[in-house]
Amino acid sequence: MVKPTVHDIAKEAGVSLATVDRVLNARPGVREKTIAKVQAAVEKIGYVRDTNAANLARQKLYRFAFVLPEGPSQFTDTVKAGLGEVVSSQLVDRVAIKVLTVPSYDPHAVVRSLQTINAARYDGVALMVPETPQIRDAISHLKEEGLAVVTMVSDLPHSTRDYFVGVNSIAAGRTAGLLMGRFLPGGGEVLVVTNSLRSRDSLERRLGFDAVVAEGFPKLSVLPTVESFDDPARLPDVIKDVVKTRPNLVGVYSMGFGNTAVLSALRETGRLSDLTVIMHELTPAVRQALVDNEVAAVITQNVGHLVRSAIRVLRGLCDQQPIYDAQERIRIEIVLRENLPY
Amino acid sequence: MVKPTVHDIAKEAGVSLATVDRVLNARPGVREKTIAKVQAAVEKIGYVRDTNAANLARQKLYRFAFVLPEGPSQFTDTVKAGLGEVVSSQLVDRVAIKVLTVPSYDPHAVVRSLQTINAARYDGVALMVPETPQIRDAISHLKEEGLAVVTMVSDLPHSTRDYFVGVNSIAAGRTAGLLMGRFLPGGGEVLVVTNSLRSRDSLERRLGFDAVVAEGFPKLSVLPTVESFDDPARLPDVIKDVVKTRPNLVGVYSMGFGNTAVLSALRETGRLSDLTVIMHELTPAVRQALVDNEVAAVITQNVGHLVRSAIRVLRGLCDQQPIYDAQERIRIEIVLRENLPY
DNA sequence: TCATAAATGAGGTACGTACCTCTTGTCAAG
DNA sequence: CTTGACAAGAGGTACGTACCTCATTTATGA
Repeated sequence: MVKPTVHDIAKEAGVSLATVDRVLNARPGVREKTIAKVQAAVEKIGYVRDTNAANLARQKLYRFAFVLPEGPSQFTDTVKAGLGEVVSSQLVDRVAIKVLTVPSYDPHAVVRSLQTINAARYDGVALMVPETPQIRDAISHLKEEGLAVVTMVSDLPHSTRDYFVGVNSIAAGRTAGLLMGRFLPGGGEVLVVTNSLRSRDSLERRLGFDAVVAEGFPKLSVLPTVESFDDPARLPDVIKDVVKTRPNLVGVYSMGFGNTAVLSALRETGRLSDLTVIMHELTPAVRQALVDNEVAAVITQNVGHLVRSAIRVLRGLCDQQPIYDAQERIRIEIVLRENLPY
Repeated sequence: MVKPTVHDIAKEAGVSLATVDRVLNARPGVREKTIAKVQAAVEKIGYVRDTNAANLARQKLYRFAFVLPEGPSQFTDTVKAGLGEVVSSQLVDRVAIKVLTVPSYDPHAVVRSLQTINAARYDGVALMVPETPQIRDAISHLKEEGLAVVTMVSDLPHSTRDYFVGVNSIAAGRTAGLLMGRFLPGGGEVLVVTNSLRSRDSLERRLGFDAVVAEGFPKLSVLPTVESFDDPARLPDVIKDVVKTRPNLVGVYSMGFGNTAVLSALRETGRLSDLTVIMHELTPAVRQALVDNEVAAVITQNVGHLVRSAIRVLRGLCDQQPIYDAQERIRIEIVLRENLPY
């Protein structure tokens, strides 16, 4: 009762090894009838391809480019770290990964960077970029070149990308809204801070947040979004102003960019300890704030999963294999002070 | 710049392939100096063992037994499903897994079952069993036979088991306590329900829960634990009684066994919608209750991770390889209505 | 019925590692 | 100077799959 091999299939189906190989690897030159015969044999003896041997034999190298926003973002750093770990730890093998950083606030620069990517040097691309028409065009171009394209974290649904890897931002916003409402049954005003609502995920988070609060927590009123527009220096004054002029402010929802700046601004107002703060993305600064009881909860996604999923999907696309959506779904994680991962 | 192989090490270190092999696989017959030379070469050229080739070459099969509690437990069912998935999906290969179910309430039966496990048929065992002296002895016996032994979900810290795979129950209890406190800033009485405090994880959850409530939420008072002692029929009456006689009851913390019974008992009291309910383990019934807004939050652990981790650890133990604790740490997940995994 | 193309067979090599045997070299104790 | 133990080299086979070439069979259409 050992594990059956291709030889066993050949014997069972009464064909040669070469034919079995052709069927298994979907190569041409086999009659329909013979294909069926081989597949029946596979079913019957329960053959499963030995991926170790297969990977060893097919000395293929997948060359993927990861396009990430540049600049001092702790979240992006985490993603880069995750990528580095994945590559070094051999958890995913036969992949060569090149990280390209682009100034995400400058769509033209992003496009220029995407234009340097071509089929001669890469088999696939993972993108963490904003949503603009130019970038959508650049993605179309990449697809025409024959590259596999996935978007990460923030999607570009109306582009020709093959797949999106990341959490449902609306659900993430809804989760934040639910937590905020549950934490503040007495009601009051909630401030929402983000980098820019031009970024799709921010917008969707806000939508989800508002929807849940409106449905379930009428005592809570959500103030208009404060945007930093990629300039963290802009935030402190606005935040301080809101905190000062709004005595009923009870909560702050920071949607994930410039969390460090948001935190220090809040600290300066001296009212941080009275506020229920919920943030996105578990970066080092946010983690510390959680430990210090400054932040009530963090909504995050596991970057390790994110990165591995992107790689799996890219590989699947290159091999024209089906993608199991269920396996690629990234969880919306809730982190409190007491369940901080080590 | 291709991936270096053992041949490259041999060339770099100026030794033969056989010697490199001896060093890499820690076989005897190599001088200290030579070992150092080879290791230096490995470092220098950045060699990493090709696990595909290694696994292919070493045609070893790991035979593991999983001992799980029998009976109609939704949680156990989930674990079994996870095991089935792992085995079938080839995510972990070269492992043959046999599931043994035991009546966990009968330590003697558990011991008898463990006695059927021997080194001739298995290389390792994963146990999900209660903590009794007899079972500890049985574990010692398994270790003497030379088997790798890991405990899952609930630990037996004073046994000779090699490793524990699961969450820190105290932290899980603390997380539940923190959520309960945050959800109920007005204070009131909280009922705690469990199967039995004889089970180590239940006891620790309770400890963690109480600690956080005492530290941070003085307005909350935790009532004595209600135990079902493996008899779900016992619960309804007690629960109904408490709910009836305690007008200040605001929350219920169910620590993970018989959640279905707890839920239906609470439903019958008609006060479920006024209560903040927190439960452990995301089973189908609990999931539905979450969707229906009957349960506020669920603390759970990813059984997929749990099972894969157990297998990884068992394999590492068989190979006498170091175990990376950080990788094997199971997260304490918080699930609300809005971040339910699909 | 034969030419031609398509389908299949036979047999090989390669991937990188594990593990085996047999041989040669080295060095020190007797 | 031998003996023996140990270190190291040389060279092999095996794992299961991918992919290649070349020969041969079978089917198809004129």
